[in-house]
Amino acid sequence: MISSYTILFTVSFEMVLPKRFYQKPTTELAKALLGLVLVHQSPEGYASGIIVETEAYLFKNDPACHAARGKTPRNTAMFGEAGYSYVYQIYGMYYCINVVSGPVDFGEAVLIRALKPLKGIELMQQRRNTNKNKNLCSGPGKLCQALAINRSHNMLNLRSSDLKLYKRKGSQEVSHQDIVCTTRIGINQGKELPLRFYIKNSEYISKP
DNA sequence: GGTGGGATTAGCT
DNA sequence: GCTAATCCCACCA
Repeated sequence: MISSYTILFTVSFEMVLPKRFYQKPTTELAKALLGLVLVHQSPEGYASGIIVETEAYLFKNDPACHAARGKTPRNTAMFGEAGYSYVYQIYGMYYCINVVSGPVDFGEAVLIRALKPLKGIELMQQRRNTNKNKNLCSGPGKLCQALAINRSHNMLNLRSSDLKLYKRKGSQEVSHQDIVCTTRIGINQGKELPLRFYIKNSEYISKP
């Protein structure tokens, strides 16, 4: 009885977003993802966090975008359907996760840069080998480590996989006034473009 | 509190 | 070969 009640409770408070939500322009999606929850239900357990920082990567006039020079084996996911994941390895040892946006073949995506830890904090502490919650998911490589996201999670449907995005029922869209826009972090080209977004006053964003 | 270098590997040129 | 949408730790102040 208790477990079935729990399942109903959980389902009713996790709202998967429709496909069209992801088909909007990439900079719009980058802002719209703020406040949503990213969750990974893995064999080890459940871990989730609220998205507090994102970056948009555009096909046109954005040399930092992996898709800017056309489709390759690595960036194929960016040319696929909106609402799917694009996960790639960086610096030989870390992973970053993006949410594909726009129409098929558009070649754009949103990098998830930081989460506010929500559930499974103990598991995330083990995976990250720290008990400082502000250091669990405050960077794109960190959050993938905390949620155990790796190359096997590339090109997954984020509406129906063990790795999923959802909106907390009753949660409000983050208001325009609470979103800060800056230039992106950790890139050598396209540094001047204002495509990084984060929730104002969040203690869980990454540091440049 | 701030900085400099090392780890480590797939994918591109 | 070289680079990369990063992170961590040792070391200095």
